[in-house]
Amino acid sequence: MFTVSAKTQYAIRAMTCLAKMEGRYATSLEIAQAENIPAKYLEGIMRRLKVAGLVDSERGKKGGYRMVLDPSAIKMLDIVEAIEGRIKPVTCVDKAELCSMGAACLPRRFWVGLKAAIDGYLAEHTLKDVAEG
Amino acid sequence: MFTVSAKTQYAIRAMTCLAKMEGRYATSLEIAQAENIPAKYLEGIMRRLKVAGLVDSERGKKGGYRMVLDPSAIKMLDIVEAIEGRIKPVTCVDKAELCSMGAACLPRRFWVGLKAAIDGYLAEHTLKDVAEG
DNA sequence: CTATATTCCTATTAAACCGATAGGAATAAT
DNA sequence: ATTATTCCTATCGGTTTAATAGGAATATAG
Ligand code: FES
Ligand code: FES
Repeated sequence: MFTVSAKTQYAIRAMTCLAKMEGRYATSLEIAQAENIPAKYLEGIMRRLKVAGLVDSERGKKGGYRMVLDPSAIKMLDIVEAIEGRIKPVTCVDKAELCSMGAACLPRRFWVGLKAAIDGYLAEHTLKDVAEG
Repeated sequence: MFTVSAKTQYAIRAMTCLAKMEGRYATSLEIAQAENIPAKYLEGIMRRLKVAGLVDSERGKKGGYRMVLDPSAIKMLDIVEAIEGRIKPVTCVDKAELCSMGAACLPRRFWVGLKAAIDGYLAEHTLKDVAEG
């Protein structure tokens, strides 16, 4: 339970890889080979990281992806949310009106608290922390 | 991401329902109707809760399930683990030898910490807390 | 002893999700 | 023009999940 998808694990490995490049471009293929990730699959992942503003990209020859932020400024939560979207232990944490039991839904506070605990942990660790172990 | 399965949510609702019964027996069907859970599906869930020692059961007429512990003594982690087994954000948190990157696996500490954060939250909230909101 | 109500067990189904692949369009350098 | 890359969409096979089905074991009631 609460397993982290391969996609997210790949994203984290790719980001640690890019972090070592200190702003230089690396292609999707290079990262895939360095980190042992299916190349074509990684393409989609890198695109999501870009949409989230965590990396920058350039097309064509000499293109690739590069890190635009300092690894210490990238929260692990940023990476996770870039890939998976907002964390929702149950669908109703965002929309109380979905609660089958109405406004008096008892477990709701519990789930909201769980989300806060997970978000909290992920937000207080940066890519730099993880890349350095 | 980190979504809680329907099975676990059902289990929690069923436990809060039983908690209100103060030790009296309730049948699987009664709980299902009270909590709006597919009856036949709930049977398997109740059985797991029993195996975990969280409830007691009696077969035949007048049978059913009953709470044997004080709700304040039941950690939410107990319920979650009864249904889902140990929480593992990544498979290698339990077995470091599985780490694709060997002993020097950098993200490992991060995942172990995440598990600790989730387990911690779930262990410091009891069924009583949740049942009362 | 029979009928009934329940837990208990196993198998099966339908749908959703996930990891991965395929094929190509757009774009930039050579 | 050729080549190398990001970008986009579709699809496939496998796994998981929610739910159902059917019945064996067991206890109570009459
Ligand atoms: S119904 Fe899920 S928190 Fe209310
Ligand atoms: S390979 Fe997963 S934590 Fe090491």
